[in-house]
Amino acid sequence: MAADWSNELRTKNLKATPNRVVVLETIAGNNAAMAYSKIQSDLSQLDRVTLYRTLNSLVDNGLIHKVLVEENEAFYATCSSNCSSEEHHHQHVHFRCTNCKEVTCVSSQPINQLEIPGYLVQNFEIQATGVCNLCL
Amino acid sequence: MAADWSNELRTKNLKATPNRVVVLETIAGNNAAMAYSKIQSDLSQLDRVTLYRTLNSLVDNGLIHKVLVEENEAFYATCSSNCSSEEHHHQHVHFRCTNCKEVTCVSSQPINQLEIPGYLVQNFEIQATGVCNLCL
DNA sequence: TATTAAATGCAACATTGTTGCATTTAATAT
DNA sequence: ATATTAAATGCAACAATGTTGCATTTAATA
Ligand SMILES: [Mn+2]
Ligand SMILES: [Mn+2]
Ligand SMILES: [Zn+2]
Ligand SMILES: [Zn+2]
Repeated sequence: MAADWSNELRTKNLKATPNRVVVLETIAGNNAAMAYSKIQSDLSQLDRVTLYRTLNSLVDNGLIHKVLVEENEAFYATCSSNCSSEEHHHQHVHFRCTNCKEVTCVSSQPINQLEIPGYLVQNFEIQATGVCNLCL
Repeated sequence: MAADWSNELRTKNLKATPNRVVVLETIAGNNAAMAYSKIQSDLSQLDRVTLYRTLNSLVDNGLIHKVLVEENEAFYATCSSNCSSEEHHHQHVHFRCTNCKEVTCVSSQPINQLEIPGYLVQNFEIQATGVCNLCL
C-alpha cells in the first residue's frame, strides 16, 4: 500500500536498491499473496539467488511476510501492520481457496489472543481453506 | 496410539506393507511431530522415493497429517481424530517452541469453528510459536 | 497356488535453496 | 563533486528436496 518503497526501505535500515523496490512493487501489486515461482517468473531478469536473498531480507525486516500453504511453494504478501525485524504481527487469516487457488490475507475480523495453559504463546497464525468470496 | 497399524492400514484400504508399518511406528513413537529429515535418517535403509510416496499416501488416507512450520521442512504426526481421504480434522494447535524447536500438537482446548463473512471455511489450522511447557 | 493390482527400488530429472567470492553500488563523509 | 566503505549483486558450484518412468516384487484375493 505504501507508495514510496525507497523511504520504507530506509526506515527499516535497508538500502533502497532498484531490485528491492521492484520486488516490493511486484508483491504489493498482486491483490493476493504471491507465489515464489510467480515472483520469479515476473522478474525473470533478476538473478535467482538475489531474489532469494532479497525476499529473506524483506521478511527479516518486517516489510513482507511469508505464508506457507502447501509444500515447496512459499507465498509472500506485504505487511499491513507495523512489523519489524523483532516481530511480525499478523492477526489475520491466510485463506487458500480450493477453487481458484488464490491465497489471500483476510483481515475482516481481529483475532483475539490465543491462550494455551502452560505455554507462552508469542505469535500465532491461522490458515484456512475453503471457497473464497469471489468463487462462491 | 493405535497398536495394530496393519489393521489400521487395511481399514483405510491400504496394503499393510512392512514399510508402511515401520513408518507409522516411527512417527507414532515420536512424542512431537517428526521432521521429514529425521524420519529419513531414522529409516535410512528405506528408499527415499518410497518414503516420499509412503508419506503422501498416509496423509492422503488420513493416517498421518503434515505440518508446515518453516520452509523446506515438513513435519508429520499421526492423526488422533477420525481423519479420512475425504478430509482431515485438526481442531488443535500446532505449536513450535522457539527454544527446543519441537513441534507439538496441542489439543488441550477444542477450537471453535472459524467464521469469515462471505467465505466458506472448510478447514482451518492454527500454528503458534513461543515457549513450550517443558521449556518454561 | 495362481492372479493381479499395488507397492517398491533404482535411475534420471526438476525444482528449491545455500554458500563463496569477485564486482558493483547506495549511503555517508570529506 | 569525490572518496570511502559496508552492503548488495551476479555468477558458479553445490546440496537438499521432490517427481516421474519403468522393471521387479509383493500383499491381498480368488
Ligand atoms: Mn499476512
Ligand atoms: Mn496436529
Ligand atoms: Zn477462489
Ligand atoms: Zn520447548
